[in-house]
Amino acid sequence: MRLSSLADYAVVMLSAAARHPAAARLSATTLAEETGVPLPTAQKLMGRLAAAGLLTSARGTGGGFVLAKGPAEISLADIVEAVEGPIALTSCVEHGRHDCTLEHACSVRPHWPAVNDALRGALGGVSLATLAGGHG
Amino acid sequence: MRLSSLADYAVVMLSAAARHPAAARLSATTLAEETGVPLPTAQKLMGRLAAAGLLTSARGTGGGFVLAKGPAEISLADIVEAVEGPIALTSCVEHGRHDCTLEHACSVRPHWPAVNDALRGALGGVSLATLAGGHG
DNA sequence: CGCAATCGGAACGAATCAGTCCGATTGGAG
DNA sequence: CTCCAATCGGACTGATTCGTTCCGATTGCG
Repeated sequence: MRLSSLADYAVVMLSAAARHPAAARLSATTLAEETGVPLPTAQKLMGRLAAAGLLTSARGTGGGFVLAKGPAEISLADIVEAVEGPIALTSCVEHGRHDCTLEHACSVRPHWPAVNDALRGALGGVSLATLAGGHG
Repeated sequence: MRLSSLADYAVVMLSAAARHPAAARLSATTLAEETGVPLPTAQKLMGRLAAAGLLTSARGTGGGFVLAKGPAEISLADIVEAVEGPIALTSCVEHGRHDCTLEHACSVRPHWPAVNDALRGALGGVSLATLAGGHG
């Protein structure tokens, strides 16, 4: 029940990005220096966040990343899903995945979706704007 | 943001145990057969749950495990913590742990405890009695 | 047209996790 | 009282995933 380091770093980096002017081009190098995250790791993360649609990427000299949406529109759940994949407590909540051999007689399976939604709601209620707010 | 397989199994096994009479002695072998969890893994889990205080263990012939509390008194959070350790999204929420080198200037750190509590609350709201209920 | 800067994907190493096995302890039978 | 069977408890091994690092592809500027 712990967040991966990558997801943790992603939150910190996006929070730092949210403090810059909305349309500013942030390079991975800049954010790495501001946050203290190792540069190669920062590059990997930014790429993954861009692939998820949270950032728009621009290549070449003077390129960089820009937040695709406003800080209030991005939630913790979005960031976590972008880095770690879909939020699914168990494998049986992802439709199409049936690794569990007990599913036909599993009494707890019907309850997982509700728990999963509750957890996702808790993370979805926290916006990037709140996190970037600092004291609080 | 996924539960470990061990924690998943633990929930299934405790749910199965909750369906038995309150004071019945359940051996790891019995529960393993009922749930389909591999026996050695089941043994490891039961031991860990007993160490956490959710079960009381009795050794020797005719021994086994008994729920230390009523099914309504055991929550998902308890089970997860017993198997995976304390629920801490990031390392900086565990007091005494200071692996993060940025903590002094981290703007998101003040917000983690609230998020952590929200998440723990979501898991704490689901009791073992609910999970054992079956259809729901 | 050449160069510098930046993003994107691929390869390596480490840590954790899942699974398995064997020893320690307890209760009952002879 | 002694021996045996049954069960819990901890230690070891293999595999998967995570985290990090490095190198190539692409773009804009001089």
